[in-house]
Amino acid sequence: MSTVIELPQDTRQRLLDAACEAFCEEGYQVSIDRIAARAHVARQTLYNHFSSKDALFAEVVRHAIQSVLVTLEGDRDVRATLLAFSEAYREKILSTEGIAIFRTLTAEAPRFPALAKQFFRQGPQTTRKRLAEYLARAMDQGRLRRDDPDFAAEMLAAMLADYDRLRGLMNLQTDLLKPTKSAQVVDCFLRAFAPGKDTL
Amino acid sequence: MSTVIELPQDTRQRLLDAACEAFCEEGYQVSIDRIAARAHVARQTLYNHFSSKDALFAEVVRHAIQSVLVTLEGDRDVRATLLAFSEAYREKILSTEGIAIFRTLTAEAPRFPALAKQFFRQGPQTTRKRLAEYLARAMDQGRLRRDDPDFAAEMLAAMLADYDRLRGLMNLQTDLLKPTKSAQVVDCFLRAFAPGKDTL
DNA sequence: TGACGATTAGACTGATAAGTCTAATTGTCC
DNA sequence: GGACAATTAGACTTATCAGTCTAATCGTCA
Repeated sequence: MSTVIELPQDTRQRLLDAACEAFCEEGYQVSIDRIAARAHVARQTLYNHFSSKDALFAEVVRHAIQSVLVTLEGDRDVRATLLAFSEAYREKILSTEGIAIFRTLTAEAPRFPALAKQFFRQGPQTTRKRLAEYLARAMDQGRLRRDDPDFAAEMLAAMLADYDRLRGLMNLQTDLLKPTKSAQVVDCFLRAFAPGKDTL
Repeated sequence: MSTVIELPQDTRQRLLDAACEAFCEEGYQVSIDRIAARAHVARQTLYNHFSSKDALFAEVVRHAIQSVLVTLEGDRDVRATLLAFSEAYREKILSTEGIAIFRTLTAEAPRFPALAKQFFRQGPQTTRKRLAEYLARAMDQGRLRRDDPDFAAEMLAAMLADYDRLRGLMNLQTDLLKPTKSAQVVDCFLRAFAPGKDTL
């Protein structure tokens, strides 16, 4: 509605959406023609918006990174907070899209090292940092045993993701999101980081 | 030295080795010609031994699966046993080859579902099962708190691998094998599964 | 020496795909 | 209506690659 840029923006967004779906479903090797068809757009139009397939891919990844981030709400007790985070985290990274993004990026990381680094920083590393900040506060308040909060955050994220993500990556999608898993993991985590005995 | 089969066997093995390296370094999309060149062999020779690129890939993966397995020596105390396992496990799956196999298989899992399933079963699932059997024994002996041994095994493996593997996959190989990490994780695990308090 | 199986180089086919170019078309704004 | 930008279909170029075929070569064994 603003100026001449209205329709182009729309086309560009349709292209990005189509490309994201296509890259997720078929990997980087999906052809430009298929992406264009998916966006109901001519190949040349795609090249009017993105200079190359690589550029399009990079743009898609940059957008997709945002969608895998989870925030922490720290207003309840520690267990409830971690549980809410855990559920949200697992829902994101174990979703079909989350697995697909992970797979595609993993596969192409050697050819797009800068992109992979950016993903790692803005995705997993940011998540870990946010979680660590919360855990550090809880430690300060004596609600968790004092320990390296970065390490603790890493452990929780690992326990929530590792094995189920592997199952998703290997196409064994049966009950990937078992509803009791988050609670099981959080309780395990809390046992390891319960306050009280400072020595092993 | 035995019969006429001597040289062919040699050639086949050279091909498998070359293919494994090539697939690991460049992914499935590496060309047949490059694999043949790497084995110092003509393209036709490769096709004399393997009916297609897919068949060669499958053969390579089946061989590679073996190399990622770790055994447990249960003759010492729990901490020492788990520590030895953890070091060995991390060394395997965080090695350059381990990461490369993981990456390539992850990328191709949608196109080779049977292969992916086999890998998952004979690799991670077998490792988890072995670990779980050991943990179950330790629980029986009262050396660990009674809990679901499969879950416990999953947690330990996850903590040992997840984040560092991700770093490896995203090409951030800086100090991927920090020597103190295994002990840190094992101690964390032992805190969560220490015997004594059966209630949370 | 002669036979035989393994190997070899390289031509060839058929298919796919990235990216360019062109000429026509559409829609909007004035 | 006319200008202008975005879009379109499709031909075209160039390159790559899996897999086949052939005719020559090599090594070993008898």
